[in-house]
Amino acid sequence: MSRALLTKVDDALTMVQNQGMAQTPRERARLQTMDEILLIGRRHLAVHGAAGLSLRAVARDLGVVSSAVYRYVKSRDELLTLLLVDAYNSLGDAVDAAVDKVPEADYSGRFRALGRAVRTWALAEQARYGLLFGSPVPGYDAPADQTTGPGTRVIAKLVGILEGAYTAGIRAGGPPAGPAEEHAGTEAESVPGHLLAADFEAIRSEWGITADDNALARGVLAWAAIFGAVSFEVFGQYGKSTFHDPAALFDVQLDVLARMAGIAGLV
Amino acid sequence: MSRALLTKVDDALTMVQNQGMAQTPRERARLQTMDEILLIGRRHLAVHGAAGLSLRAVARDLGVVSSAVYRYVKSRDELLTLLLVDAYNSLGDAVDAAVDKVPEADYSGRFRALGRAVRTWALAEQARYGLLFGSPVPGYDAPADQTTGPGTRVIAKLVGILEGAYTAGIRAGGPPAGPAEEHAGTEAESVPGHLLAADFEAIRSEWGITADDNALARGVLAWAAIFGAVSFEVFGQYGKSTFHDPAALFDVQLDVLARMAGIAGLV
DNA sequence: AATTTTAGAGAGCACCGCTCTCTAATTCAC
DNA sequence: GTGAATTAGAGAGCGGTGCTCTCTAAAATT
Repeated sequence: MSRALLTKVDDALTMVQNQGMAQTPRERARLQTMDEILLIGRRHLAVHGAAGLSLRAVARDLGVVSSAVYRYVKSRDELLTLLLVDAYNSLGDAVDAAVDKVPEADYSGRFRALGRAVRTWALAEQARYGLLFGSPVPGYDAPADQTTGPGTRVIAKLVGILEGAYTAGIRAGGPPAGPAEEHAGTEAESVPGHLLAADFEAIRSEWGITADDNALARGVLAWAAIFGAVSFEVFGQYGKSTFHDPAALFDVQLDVLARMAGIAGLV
Repeated sequence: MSRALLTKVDDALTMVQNQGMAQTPRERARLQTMDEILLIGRRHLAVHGAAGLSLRAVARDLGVVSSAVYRYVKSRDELLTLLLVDAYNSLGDAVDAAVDKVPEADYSGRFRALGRAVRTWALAEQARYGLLFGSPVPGYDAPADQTTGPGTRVIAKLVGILEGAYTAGIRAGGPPAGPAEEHAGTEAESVPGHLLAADFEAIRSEWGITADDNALARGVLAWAAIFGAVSFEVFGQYGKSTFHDPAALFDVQLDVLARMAGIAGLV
């Protein structure tokens, strides 16, 4: 899916979404203007990046004087928050759709689908991806009450996959299962540190899951690694001509990660 | 090491660096002003972030009218490039120092030292880290001729560690060494795809190394995973109160990565 | 000593976020 | 239907930004 196509899908979704309940003509007009602002904002974000998002430019595109947009949006930061939530949901939708196409018992398949969906979305929506996972916009911190929900959709999906594999009895490789000569002795593979163990316990109770510390640690690492690899590609850390088939590289990385995280059940 | 301390070390280094060859008094003054601009820029970067870096503010701090700084720096982007190179070298110095403290044959120890050094530097220099590994500043792309050198110091160090472990005969876990029942059959563990194989071959010849495709793929993944984990922590993706001892979490992740990348020789 | 180079000042241009006031249109209450 | 209240938008203005241009004064060169 191309960048343009993905954005168009989002636009259509936004339109349909907000057009539902329309009472008075004024409210209808307001919602429509609101949608248009979001749409223009999305376009500006894609072209000029988060730091280059300008309310004045949005106003120009809207065909309105700059102060008028403040009737709809309190500040530039509020527009940024709207676009942030919007982007999180767009990514979440893409990931959900991709993962749900794979049978529930095919954990590694679902894991790979998740990873590929993240990468595809990120490459198609580089500026939005940068807004979500890049350097934080200086002087702006997202209001947690609005962003944590949409912002945790991907990790929630990943947790579901990991927990599914865990309860199915699939375990990560590593020292217990790996070559013995490299890990003789008293090494404690189970996660060390009281604080960390407590944190994992809190995660288990919060998410209602049973995966042990080792599985959780590897899951968190897989999560971070996926976004690390995607960020490297999107943000250009690999250099211009190092990898000519980054999709293939990413697939290999997903394979390794699936085994590392202990979800290589069905292959 | 605290943030302030690290920056102070950098400042001192810059001073010493550029103070060396001083011919005429005018040149001496010019170098000194240049240093001061870099120093102020670094401070502004730390406080206001890359997008908030303002030449006018630098001029104010320098005690000079805004147009005057253009005698020293062609544009805001050029100052950004200077700070970019500066930051890459600061990170490179930190990593080199940390890794070189560990015996050359202790590959996993050196790997862990590299990871910890990256994380420590990133946490101490969040804005500079964001400049290097966050979303690209919109409308600015770094001139490759100035930045690729300093920008590849960390991966160069990592390549050295990986190749050392490889030539020492240490191999990654995974299907050949891992549990057999999960990977029966005809799976090709060696990296698939002609393009990817060619890229790895190019990497071998460019870096003068011998590690096979599997080792290279895992090395690249380890590289991306380290920065993914650090970015998650620095950019706040984990949330505020999920992990109370992130250093311990990161150490566990480094352990897993070291085994994944096949450098768990001496433990 | 005369000339050239250079650092800095200052004004100005177009942009930015945001606030304030004013006008005109729409909606609501009666 | 008419008067009151609400609302959308216009416009001016504040202080900030990057950057260019011209001018002055000091320093270095000849």
